[in-house]
Amino acid sequence: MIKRKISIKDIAKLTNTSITTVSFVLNGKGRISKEISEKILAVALSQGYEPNRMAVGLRTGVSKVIGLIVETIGGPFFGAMAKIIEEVAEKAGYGVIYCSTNNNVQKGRDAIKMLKQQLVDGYIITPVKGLEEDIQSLVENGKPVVLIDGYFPGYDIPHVLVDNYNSTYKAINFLIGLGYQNIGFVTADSDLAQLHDRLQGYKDALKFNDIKEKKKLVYKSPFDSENTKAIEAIKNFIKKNEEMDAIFFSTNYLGITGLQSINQLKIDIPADLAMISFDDNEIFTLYPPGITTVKQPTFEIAKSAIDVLLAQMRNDKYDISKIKLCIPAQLVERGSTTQKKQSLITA
Amino acid sequence: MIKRKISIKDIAKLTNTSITTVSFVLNGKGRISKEISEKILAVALSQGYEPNRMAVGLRTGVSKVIGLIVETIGGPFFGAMAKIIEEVAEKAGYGVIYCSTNNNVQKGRDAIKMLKQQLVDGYIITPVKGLEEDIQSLVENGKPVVLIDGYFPGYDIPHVLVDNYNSTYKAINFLIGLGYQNIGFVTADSDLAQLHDRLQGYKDALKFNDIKEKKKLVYKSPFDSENTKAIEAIKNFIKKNEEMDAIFFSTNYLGITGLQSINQLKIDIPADLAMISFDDNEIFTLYPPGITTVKQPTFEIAKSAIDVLLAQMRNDKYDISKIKLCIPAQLVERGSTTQKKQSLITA
DNA sequence: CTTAATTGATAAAACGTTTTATCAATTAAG
DNA sequence: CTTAATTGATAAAACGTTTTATCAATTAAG
Repeated sequence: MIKRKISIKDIAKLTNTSITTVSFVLNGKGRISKEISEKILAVALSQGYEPNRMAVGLRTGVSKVIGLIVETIGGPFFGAMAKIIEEVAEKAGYGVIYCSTNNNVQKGRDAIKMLKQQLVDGYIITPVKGLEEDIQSLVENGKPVVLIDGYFPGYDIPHVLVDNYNSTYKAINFLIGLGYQNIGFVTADSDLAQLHDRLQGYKDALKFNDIKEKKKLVYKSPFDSENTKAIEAIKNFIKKNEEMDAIFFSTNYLGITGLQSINQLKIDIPADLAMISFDDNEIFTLYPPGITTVKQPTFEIAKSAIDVLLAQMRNDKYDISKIKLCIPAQLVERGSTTQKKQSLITA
Repeated sequence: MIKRKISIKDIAKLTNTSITTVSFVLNGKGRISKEISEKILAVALSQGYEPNRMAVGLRTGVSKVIGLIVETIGGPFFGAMAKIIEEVAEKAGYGVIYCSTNNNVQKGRDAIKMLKQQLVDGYIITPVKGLEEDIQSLVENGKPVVLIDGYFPGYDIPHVLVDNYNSTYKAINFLIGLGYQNIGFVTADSDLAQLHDRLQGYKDALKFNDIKEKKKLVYKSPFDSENTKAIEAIKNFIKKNEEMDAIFFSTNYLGITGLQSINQLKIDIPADLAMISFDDNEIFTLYPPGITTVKQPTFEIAKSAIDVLLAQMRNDKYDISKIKLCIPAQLVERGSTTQKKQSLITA
């Protein structure tokens, strides 16, 4: 027995009123006597009335759905974000519809198109290089947009992300403070702004400590190489740099890959090589001796992103385009970064 | 400059036809001359026409959105599923809107209510005990539903999940084959059908090998206990069972927790204790010496679930309520399960 | 007592589609 | 040549809301 959902028209009939009156009462608009209001509310409640979102959407142009575009919905970082965004959105009466880009411009474009078609009210997007104009055009068409985990230098689009530059700077500075002098830096071969900022933090921390930057200590891993190849490449990088006493991985994924490389080379952490990875991960807690990480403030990023988006949707007058949040990361110290043992050959 | 989207009415005006004609052409219905058809299609394309989903939804009652309710959107297992479901759904022109239950009946109920409100066309749901009637009522109202990762014994609701019973049975049998005789079983204290099936697989494998089942070798971890407490509890369980030579963890989460317990007790895997965990996880690959796991066929489960759902949505006549897929898992052997060393005291 | 303002309610239009029923023009059948 | 069938096109209604304009009844003001 499939029962049709009750409509405002049915309520009007049941209460001998008009649909206008019902709509007014349900939305707290117009002037309706207390007596009639209460009658209508009682019937609406007892019949379990729920407005048809399609009809509301058609009439008002508001879908009560937020679009979330992330790199991979499966990844731990984005998963955690998605969870928080979903929670906050739900409280505000919004659903979340999502797509992933896999860091691919075309997939990103498709995702935006799809969300546009579903008429979402606002977007939270992990930017992919090449999507600048597509996103800018959303903003120009008055759609609320917030970028997370990255940004487009030169574009005036609200974003919220970790303070990539300073948190890397501090991590490198921390390694130097422990006595490490030849610090390797493994990053992805991509022109994402956030990765650029991390590299810059590394370089500036070296400079600040009067350590000469060496090209061979920086390795850029191809973006789409398969795991086994990436492991080999990092092994080679480590072998080529015998003097290297510490290594920094600029992403979660690279950190895990690097762990496998180090494992295969039977290098001891931290005696032979100290290590820090960007992005915390359960593996880094468990893997002996524990890997020090730059822990992204996932909760804060997600919370801020959805808050900024909801604020934009509530009030389209307020110029929010200048909202650019950089949230500091936390350095989580574990066994992989202990004071450097003095070399046997003292100076 | 915010430009309104073009509508079928605009196209009618531009081509000097009626909206009926335009609608017919765009949907391939009615009889319209080739000449007019082509004119309309050309204009629609050049103007970038896209039907307004709200209007279509209101008129047809089809939203082209699928609701996905998982335990935690952040978890690795569900993340991977979500990714696949999203991909397949998108190809079929569907968006995915999601919610998580955190294994909580009330949150599950809220999620269903929310999705109902958004008028989704179909549901993929990770069942939570207590949600039986809510889900059954969806089915009775003609909504396509597929359960994943679990099911409701006694209810006729399509579901697809791993073969919990047989895969556990085989894993335990495998341990016994390696010479282990005192096998501990750690599971969650929950009445989810899938956990019950795993426990049954354990018991039946013991029975098949004429090993007496001992109550004290089974530990049920409270469902919502915090991590540190859970670690301690498992430590106690291990200490209390000195004779235990192998241990099976019935969920991913418990496996990781158990790894921490074992780590803290400085017990050697597999010399002192062999180990298998249900659910594969990156940690189990990396953590020395590698942990043997019962790997869920994530891809197959997700693919089957979305396929079954789409099939239901395409054709509501076909009685699909009998679709109950049990997909075999794969035993991934790693260093944690080697042949048992003979005890020094030979019999 | 007359006029103006307020209160309480509603009719009707509109959002952008799909679909049924209708109809004129053309073609086929007898 | 007349009647029936087919072809090609459209008007109008409907989905379930929101919102504007309108209006009668009541109350307030002068």
